[in-house]
Order: sequence, then structure tokens, then C-alpha cells
Amino acid sequence: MLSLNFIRENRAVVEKAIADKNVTVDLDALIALDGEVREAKTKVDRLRGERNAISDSFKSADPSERPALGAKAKAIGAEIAEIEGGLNEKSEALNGLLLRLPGIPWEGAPVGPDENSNVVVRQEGQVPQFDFEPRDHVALIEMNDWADLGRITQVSGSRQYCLKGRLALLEQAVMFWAQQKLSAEGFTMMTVPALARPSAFVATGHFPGHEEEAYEVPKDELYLAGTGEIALTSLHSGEILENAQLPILYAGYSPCFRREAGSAGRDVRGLLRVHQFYKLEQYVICEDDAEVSAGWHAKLLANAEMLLRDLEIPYQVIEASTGDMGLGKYRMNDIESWVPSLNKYRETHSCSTLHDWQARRANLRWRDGERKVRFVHTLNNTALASPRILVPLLENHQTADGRVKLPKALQPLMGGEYL
RNA sequence: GGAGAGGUGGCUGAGUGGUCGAAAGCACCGCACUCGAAAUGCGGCAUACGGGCAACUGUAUCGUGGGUUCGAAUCCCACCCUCUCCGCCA
Repeated sequence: MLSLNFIRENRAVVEKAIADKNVTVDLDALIALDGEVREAKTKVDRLRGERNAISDSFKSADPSERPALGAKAKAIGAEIAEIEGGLNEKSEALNGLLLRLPGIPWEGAPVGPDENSNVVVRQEGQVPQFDFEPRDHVALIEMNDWADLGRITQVSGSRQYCLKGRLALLEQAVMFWAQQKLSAEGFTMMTVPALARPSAFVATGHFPGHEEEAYEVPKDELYLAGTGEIALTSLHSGEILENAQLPILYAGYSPCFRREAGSAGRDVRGLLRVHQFYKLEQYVICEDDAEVSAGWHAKLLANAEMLLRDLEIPYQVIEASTGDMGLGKYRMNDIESWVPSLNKYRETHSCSTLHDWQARRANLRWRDGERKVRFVHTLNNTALASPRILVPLLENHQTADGRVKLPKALQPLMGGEYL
């Protein structure tokens, strides 16, 4: 969310952001509504002041004057109610538009309407050269009986999976390993619920707009989150954090649910795109200084790269374009891991800086050195999302005989060189 | 699920219809005292929106939303949340 003050004073900047982010918002209507709301509010405030003055004089007034005072106050009350009727409607409309307004992207982001404008920043690690025909992860799984990808659909439908045996163990191992790594980097481990209220989805920016991508639990007015970010952002909502509390570093672990509406037929094979997965998420709340949050952005990216390096998975870092980065984001860098069977890199991580766009929605603030109250900056990046990460993990480390050689980092936890 | 209690400022906690944005204490900040500190004394200390160059000022906020009233932290209704006991349960 942007402040109305900022919108009034930087209209051209907002217009450019709307265009660059490839969204449609009626800015003219928004600005007109803002004017109307403010005008009505001023009027109501003045009337309330008058009525308060009458009420204050009520007790000291001569009893014979009281009925007249009461009638006058009541008349003002009616006037207020009338104006307020329209005012509520207008502020709701205004708020609706405000929630759809994009954050201002950073100047360095490539400008373009969608992911085709993304830029590869760099590639790391050695793409494996196999002297045999490499198998895809589904073939490896079937050879080794590492999952049930068929039967489970009769229980839960498509895009479901059931990890089995050593692969099920590997998922736990790699998560625990990553959790320890992040803890060592100063992140506080948090397990957070996937079930959340609509307000939490609004705070992150998922609502309004992406309702179709979330599972709904109507009986309890809850939705299933597709990322731990949703719980973590609202965890401190409404608070004013003290200077000394910042930065807050969380390593959030949660189940994640995505309906994958609109991606029918895409990545239906295997573990790449599923409805339920588990994600360890890096999450930062810091002061609203662009340099400070840029520093954390770099750190979150470096952490993710450290994990991939230790997992011996080749990857590339993407600078997301304005049209691809999402409504509220200031900057987004995806990391794509090498998937041999597809002969290309696929997204496994997404690192985002939101500046104060989410903080305003979540009403999440801090008190600076001069005791002034300001909104914080929020950032998040994947640490590890499974089972997607298992795809490059299996495929990049496969051997000619259909086994998988574990990266050294995981060998102690798994008790051997091979899965 | 059943029965009961309760939600007030950073914290504790007073306040059951008006002068209450809210006593008091703690914490915090400033000043005085001190070589320095402690103790003590004095003062300050919520947030949002609007008006004013400013001093300042108007409105709203006592879990949330409605209602009653000239006037609501205080009365009524709904919801949310917390706690206690019972039941159920991984």
C-alpha cells in the first residue's frame, strides 16, 4: 500500500509504476475519491465538534434550555449520519483501489510486462555432463520405490504425492539441515500455521486479487496459505516495534497449499508442481532504510545460494522484471536450479524486498532513534521448498545405475554416500 | 462441545453515563542535585487523520463492529480473543 500523501505528491511516479507493473488501476478515480472523502471527513469533524460543544454545555445549562440543546444536537447528529453514509461507501471504494495499487519498483529492475523480460544475472555451479542417458526424477523414483505418485491420486486427486522410504527421510534431513544452517546465521526458527484469516492474506498482498490460488475453508472463514510469509507478516501486525528489536530474522517453516488454478496441464508429471508442499522461508523485518533493506536482500540471496552450493546444485540468479515481480514488490530475484531432464533451470527460490508496502497493510511499525514512529521494511526469500527441491537434488546427483549420490553436506544425516 | 470469568496506554492497574485520552505505580526520556553513579525532586512521555509558519488546535481511538443517549471506557447486541473448570482428543 502507498500512502495517500505520497500518491498526491508523486502522481507521475505512481502512474509509471502502474504501467511498468502491467496492472490496471483507475488512478483518476482514486484521486477523486480521496478528495471527496477528505472533504466529507472535514465536514463531519466540524459537525462533531459542534455537537460535542453542545453536549459539554448540557450539564451546566439551565434545565429549561436542555430540550432545545438536545434537539439541536440531535439535528446535527442526523446531518452527520447522512454525510457519513456516503463517506463510508466512498472510503471503502477508496480503500479497495488503494489495495490494488502497486509498490514502486526499484530503478534497476528490467522494465517489461512479464517473465520474458527477466534477466539472468549470473550462473553458478557446474551443469553436470552425464556419460549416460540421464533419467528424470520420476524414473529415478520408480526405479527405487521412493514415492507413490499413482495410488495417492485416488485419495487426493492430481498433483499429489506420497514420498516413501529413503526419499521421505531425505526430505526431513535436508529441511533439518537447512534449519540448522539458518539458525547459525542468526535466524529464529519458527513453525507457523498455514491456516490464516483473510486479513493476513490482505496484509501480504495476496488478497485482493489472488483468491483463486488459495484453498478456502468457508466454515471457519479461513484460507490455506501458499507460503509462511502470510503468517509471519501478520504475526506482529499492529505493533510498534522498538528500535532495539530490529532487525527481526525468522526462519519460518510451514506446510504450503496452492490450488494451481490457471496452470492446468503444466508440470503435471512428478514433484515439480504440487498442491501441498513444505517450505522453509527466510523472513526479515528491518528499519525502513533502503540501504539497510538492500543489505538484507543481498544476505537472503547469499543464504539461499549457500544452501544450493552445499547441496551441489547448479543454479542461476534472475533479476525479475517489473511485470513479473508482483504487485507490492520493490525488487525480486528468483533463483532457478538446474533440472537435467528438462535441460533448463527451474525456479526454486524467490527473494523479495517489499519496502513498506506490506508493512502499511499490516500496520507494522517501529520507533526510530528519535522516537518517531515509522513503517518497517519486510523481506522474504525461500530457503528450501520441498518436494520441488528434490527434483534437482535427485537428477543432478544421479548415477548411471539409477542411484543418487548424496552431496557431502547430507551424507552424515542420511548415514551414507548414496540415497 | 458445556459452564464461568475477563479484554483499559510499553507494562501493572483504577475508572459503571458528562469536565476521562483516561488516576496511580513501574519502565523510559529531559532537567536539578552529585566528581560520577545510586537515591531524591521537578517536568515530559499514545496513535491516526485534518487545519495552522509556529505556539497550537479540531476529530477519532479504552478487543472489533453495530445500537441506545444531548453525551459511552462505562448501558444493550453480535463477533474476535484470553483465562479457569468439565468433556473429547493427536
